[in-house]
Amino acid sequence: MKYSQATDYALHAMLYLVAAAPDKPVGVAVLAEKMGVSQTYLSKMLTKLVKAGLIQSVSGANGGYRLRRSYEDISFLDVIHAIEGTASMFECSLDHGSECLVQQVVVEAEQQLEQFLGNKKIADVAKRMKAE
Amino acid sequence: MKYSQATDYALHAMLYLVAAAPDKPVGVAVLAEKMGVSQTYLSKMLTKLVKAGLIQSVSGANGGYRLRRSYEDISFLDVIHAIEGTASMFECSLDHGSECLVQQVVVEAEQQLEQFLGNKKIADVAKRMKAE
DNA sequence: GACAATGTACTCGGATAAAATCTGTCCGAGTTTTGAGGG
DNA sequence: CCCTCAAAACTCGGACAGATTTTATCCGAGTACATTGTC
Repeated sequence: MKYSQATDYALHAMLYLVAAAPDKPVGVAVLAEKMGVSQTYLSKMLTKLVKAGLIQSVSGANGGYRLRRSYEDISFLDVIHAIEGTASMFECSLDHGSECLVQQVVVEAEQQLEQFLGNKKIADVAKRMKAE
Repeated sequence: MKYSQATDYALHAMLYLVAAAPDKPVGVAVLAEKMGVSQTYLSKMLTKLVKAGLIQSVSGANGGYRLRRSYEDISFLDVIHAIEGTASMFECSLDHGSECLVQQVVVEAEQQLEQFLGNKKIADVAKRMKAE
């Protein structure tokens, strides 16, 4: 069980957007070069972030991707959910009468994890990055 | 990001072993039928559990899989690690000077998750299962 | 009745393969800015 | 100077493809117990 590289890319892209320019749109080409990653693949991740409502896309010349107004509230969990989906990380495939104890334990663990990641804001980490 | 079905199978198999027979070996066929799962695939998971030292295999007639002595200490995390491996769930693929803030956050979250799952013992859940 | 040979019930582990997912590329279509040309 | 039209710079999104992982299946080999057969 691993987070995909796509999540990695998306988190870093968000971090860059928050740290760099809250208002001016940044093109995929710039982001991709900054991160050393393929443009076309990165754009897929950004599209997902747009659909999740975390950023906005500005088309046309001088276009690119821009943060939405409420960017300060965006958490790691938001980005992860946008990329990986919101499905539970555990789904019991057996049919032992409605309730599965194994599932209960793992889901409880997952909720704890999500609470932690939901409290970690991208903006906070970005500030720490600037300070260094 | 999801735990694989293999983990699901392994956890349930362990639960069954703990709940049923601490001393007598249980054959794959019995376990597989109990869980409604292919024998051959399940045996692969059990092999991993053996290699991880969580259970023992007894070959020959009346053979099967049996718990090791210290079965009361086995946690969910032990089983998960045996099946999924112990690699971190996040590995930053960028090369921005040794330390990655994104990675730090996610790894911290992971450690919390592992602590939770490490404290959940299979035996405890098995008892709850019997009680119902 | 004892002991060896054979059969049977198991696990073990490698080879194989179908299906899903991840990662990435390519390209055409739409959209906005920039720039050039003609009146 | 102004308006129009074309070019350029972007994102958007679908189609495609290679690599990897997951989820299996099959089968031969090895091992322990049970049974049979022979002396």
